[in-house]
Amino acid sequence: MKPQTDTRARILNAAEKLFYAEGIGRVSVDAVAAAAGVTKRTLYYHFTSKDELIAAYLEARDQPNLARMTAWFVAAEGGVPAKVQAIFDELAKVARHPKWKGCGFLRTTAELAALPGHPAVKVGARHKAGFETWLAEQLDVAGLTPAKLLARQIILLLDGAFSASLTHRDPAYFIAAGQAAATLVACYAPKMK
Amino acid sequence: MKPQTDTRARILNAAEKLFYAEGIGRVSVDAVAAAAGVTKRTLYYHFTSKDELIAAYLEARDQPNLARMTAWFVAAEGGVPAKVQAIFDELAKVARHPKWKGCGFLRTTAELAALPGHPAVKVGARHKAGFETWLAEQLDVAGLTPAKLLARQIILLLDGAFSASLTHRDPAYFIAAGQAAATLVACYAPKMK
DNA sequence: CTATGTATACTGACTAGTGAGTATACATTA
DNA sequence: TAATGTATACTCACTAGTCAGTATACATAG
Repeated sequence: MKPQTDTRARILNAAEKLFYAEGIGRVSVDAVAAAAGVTKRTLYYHFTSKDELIAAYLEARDQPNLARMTAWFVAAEGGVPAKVQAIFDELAKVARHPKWKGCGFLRTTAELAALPGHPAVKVGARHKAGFETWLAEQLDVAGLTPAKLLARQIILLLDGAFSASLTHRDPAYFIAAGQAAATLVACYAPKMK
Repeated sequence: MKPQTDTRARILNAAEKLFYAEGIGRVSVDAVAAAAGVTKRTLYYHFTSKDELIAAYLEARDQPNLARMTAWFVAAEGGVPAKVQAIFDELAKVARHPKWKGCGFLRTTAELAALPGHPAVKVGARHKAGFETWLAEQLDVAGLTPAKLLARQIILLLDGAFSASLTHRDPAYFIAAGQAAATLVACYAPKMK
């Protein structure tokens, strides 16, 4: 039904913006409802709890985030090492935006570290695992080995860059991470250049 | 005076435990005071605000954390690459403990991402920068170049391992990060082995 | 050696406001 | 009329921070 879909989408949209901007613990359900232009009761009609809303927020970002990464990868010129580095370079650009506040998945996981069974934590883990799997496939297809280990190490550099760039408010960490990723690829498979 | 020091230390000790275990946003000042066995008013006698208490919590962890890292580095057998890898291996052990919940500095920075000027965020940035500087020196002394870039990339792997291990509740990410660090060192300076 | 003054370290009760979540009722649409 | 969606108006626990006052120690003045 249209009204439902529309209202639900507006709530989710407001939640995404506020949760990412302020952090899930610093945003009240009232604030989300107000930003969406609905009453709190309406929000609770569409989502049974704040925890569910938080999980839905991350779920909604899962595919778009992945799609953006793969788009950068596909669009980049050169071989796979260059394409991997392109992801870091693009993220460095994004991180320059004043509204950038790190990775929403990582930050939510950090906030909910005391609640490992929280639905949002599971969504976050699934998102990160999905990207690692996708990357391993790309490396494997390109003949870069060991694809799985390499993918994991690149993910580590990526998550580290999210954290360090946020800590120091300096996108240069993404550049250094991208260089490290390229170095690792080249080091394991020097022939591929 | 002894009583003051003692009380202040008890409050700080309670804050460290609770803030790390639950996250700064999920722990009330009342809870810290209760855990320390003092009234809230007494807590506010020693700390002017919760924000100051949070900053003091990280400040108190700065030196001990650094000391633990350097101790692992010093105690490890072999050359600098092996010593670097030892830090990751030791962290993997620590991460197996059920009470382990990632890096307190990173988690606090993530929670306070909306407040870049927060005193605790500054303490976190200083802590991470301090470790990066220390590591660069160790690499430089050992003749491993480029020491600064290498140190930064190893820090990125470290922060990534904190994040990914927390996300997946799997210390294996520390092992993979340690291998990546060793690979990078070997790759830049293959002669050093 | 007493009396008064003052700084330190602390307490219980409180305020003003916010938190998540809900009982009930009114509207729209199928 | 029955289901769906939205609103007003609440509950009650909890939040950071404060008020006004107290016990103790240690000064210095008489």
